[in-house]
Amino acid sequence: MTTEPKPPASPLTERQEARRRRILQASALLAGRGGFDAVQMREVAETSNVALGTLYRYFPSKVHLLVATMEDQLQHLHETLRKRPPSEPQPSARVAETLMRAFRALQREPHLADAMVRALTFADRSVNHEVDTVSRLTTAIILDAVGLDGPPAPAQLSAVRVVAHTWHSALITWLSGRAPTDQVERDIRTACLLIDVTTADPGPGRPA
Amino acid sequence: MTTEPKPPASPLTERQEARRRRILQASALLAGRGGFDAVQMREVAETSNVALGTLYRYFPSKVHLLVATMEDQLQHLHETLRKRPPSEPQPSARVAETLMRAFRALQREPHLADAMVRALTFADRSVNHEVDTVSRLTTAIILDAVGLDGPPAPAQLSAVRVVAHTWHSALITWLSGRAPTDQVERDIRTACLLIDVTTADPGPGRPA
DNA sequence: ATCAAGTCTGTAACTTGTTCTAGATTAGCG
DNA sequence: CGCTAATCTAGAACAAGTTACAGACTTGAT
Repeated sequence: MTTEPKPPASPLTERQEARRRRILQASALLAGRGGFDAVQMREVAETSNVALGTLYRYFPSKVHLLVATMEDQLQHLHETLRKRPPSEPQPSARVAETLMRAFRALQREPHLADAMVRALTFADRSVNHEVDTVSRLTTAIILDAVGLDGPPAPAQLSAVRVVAHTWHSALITWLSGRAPTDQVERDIRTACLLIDVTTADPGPGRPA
Repeated sequence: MTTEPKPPASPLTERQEARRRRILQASALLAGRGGFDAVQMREVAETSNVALGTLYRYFPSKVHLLVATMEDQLQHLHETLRKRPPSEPQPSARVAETLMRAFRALQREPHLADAMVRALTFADRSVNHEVDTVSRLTTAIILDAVGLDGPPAPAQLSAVRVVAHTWHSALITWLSGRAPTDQVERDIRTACLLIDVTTADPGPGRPA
């Protein structure tokens, strides 16, 4: 519980890097097939040609594995977005557009999305470090879309967090089929309004 | 998977009602001790003096059980709030105050909160019906706080959903210790701003 | 009171995440 | 090369959710 081997912080050898990559690949593959439940540790181990014990040395639990998978995917997304940033004039519209792109990407792999998001929200304290990383990545992506000049004000950070919260939670309701895609889109756009509110107006008051 | 016995829809006998109650009580008790992990089905069964098989007849999975527990607790909250509704003038302030009260209640039983919220977000499609019920309850509580005259407009419903999303997701980050209480409070208040925005303003989202 | 159907109990079995262990392999180093 | 520590493998073992089943108990209708 307290002191784990962890994915060795010391630089990985080539073979180790390759193993890690194979594991993440297998994880994404299986998740893509059947979501969270389809990612079975024994099968991940087999698919990536690694012993079960080794899998657990690299990722100390199924949730760790799936959160790491999410980190991996978000990294890709972040790079893609850097290359073709949204062009809308309003900050809120840029954020909304960014999230819509992400949403469309996820719609192509709903099972994978399911596995990653469920793992993320189910994670307990032992995964805090990894979840924080994902959280920072998400925040960075949104902040990029806002496109501020200086450092963000507290109210802006709060708005960004609300957008991220809405993003995760709305995604979950969509993934379990309790909300249609257009409701998810509407809710995300609604949350994005806060970006403008807090960007234009320092305090809570009647917006123009 | 498709057609199960389920908690008998036909009216329960007295003994059955009592069993159901004992089970929910045991669930809340154990959850209050150690959160999600501490709610072990064998132990719930023992504590409520019911055979394991019976427990599963009443609640077809651990998640079903915990979501039902949440429904139970929310019902209490709803009644309490009806008796002493928030008195602030601004709708957003009333919603914020309502959620702050709920937050304080949860802070008194963080483990129970953990179990319920984790179950809720981890629930898959097989629990949709129950999750929907909880979702409607949450929406109703927030709408009560808004205190509308007529039926809510789509934009208002969207705002309410964003508030609910933020509520759940922020709660999770707080429960796993990744956000301090005051950040949760700030974020909830931020989300509540949308209540005013959409109450004053017909709403953006989609053109008309 | 009696019978049939449905429910409950106790218990074992099965599934999948996780841990443990003994022996092979590998990496780094003299 | 030859040694030592770390890593990896295969497989057993364990834990908790879930399912299965045989027999006892209730219930409701006759």
